Amino acid sequence: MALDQTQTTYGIAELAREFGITTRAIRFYEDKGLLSPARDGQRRIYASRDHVRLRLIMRGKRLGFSLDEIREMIDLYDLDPTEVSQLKMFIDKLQARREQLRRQQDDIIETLAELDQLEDQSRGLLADREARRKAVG
Amino acid sequence: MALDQTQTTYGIAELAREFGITTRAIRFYEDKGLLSPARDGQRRIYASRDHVRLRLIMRGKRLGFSLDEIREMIDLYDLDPTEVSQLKMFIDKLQARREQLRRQQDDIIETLAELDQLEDQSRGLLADREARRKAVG
DNA sequence: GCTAACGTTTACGTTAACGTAAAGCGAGCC
DNA sequence: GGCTCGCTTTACGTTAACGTAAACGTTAGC
Repeated sequence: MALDQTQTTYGIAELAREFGITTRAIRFYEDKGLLSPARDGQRRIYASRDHVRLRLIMRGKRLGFSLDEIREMIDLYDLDPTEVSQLKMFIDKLQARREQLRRQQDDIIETLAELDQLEDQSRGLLADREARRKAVG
Repeated sequence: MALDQTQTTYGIAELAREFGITTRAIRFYEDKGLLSPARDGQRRIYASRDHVRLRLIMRGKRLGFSLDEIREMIDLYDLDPTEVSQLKMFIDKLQARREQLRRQQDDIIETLAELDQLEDQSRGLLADREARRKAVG
């Protein structure tokens, strides 16, 4: 009875396909300290932990964060809380990120509202055109 | 009784101060077709229209859009709807943006939830530390 | 034993979004 | 008239985030 750990591992190409990016990008993220896969000889072997991290990376990118910012956020996830002072700093960072995200939320809401307005206008114009085409044609 | 148009105009340094960016950036946005100020001789003169555009630009940047994307969005605002086919394309573009923004919203909600969880954990740890400090001290 | 398929390192190239420095112009002031 | 202030153009430099190419190793299949 060996250890039945959910032993999911991934090759680099596999991950690349799944996330729709290149292997080059994945290695680049490793260079930047965002990933640290195990090795089998030279080959990189990614565990589910890396898989999770990649998901976080992609999400961060969709939100427009830089890789440095993304690393900061990811590092927040697996931090061992030894020093109290670090814990406080940690909470402060969380707070800052939260505010940034809230601002983004507000920006999105504003933008969506404006897009709605634009769409209403153009749908009106379109309907108008159609009506005239009928009347004339 | 001259025309009492709200004749607000701005110099480039003025705008730079207000938006917290450099004049270099503002000129750069002009190069990229995001702004097109009037001129007094050589000097650039910005009207309230440009002011609005700059606000849109900054909002776009906070959301992580590229200047090209931002220009696309801004151009949506002052488009004259002559061709019906263009109108339809226009609406399609609106739709695409909207979906992108919605995905961002979802990403933000997820992230905020995770940050909340992290903060709860670390506040717990912090309280624990404080308690022990009291008990021992 | 050759050739794909997949992986590796090393290194130079590219694009976006400005920064920075140089050199010059026009208005106001002392 | 000289100086400073604010603005201008021109142009080269920089950073981030990869792309792309070269040259090589290793497992699988025929």
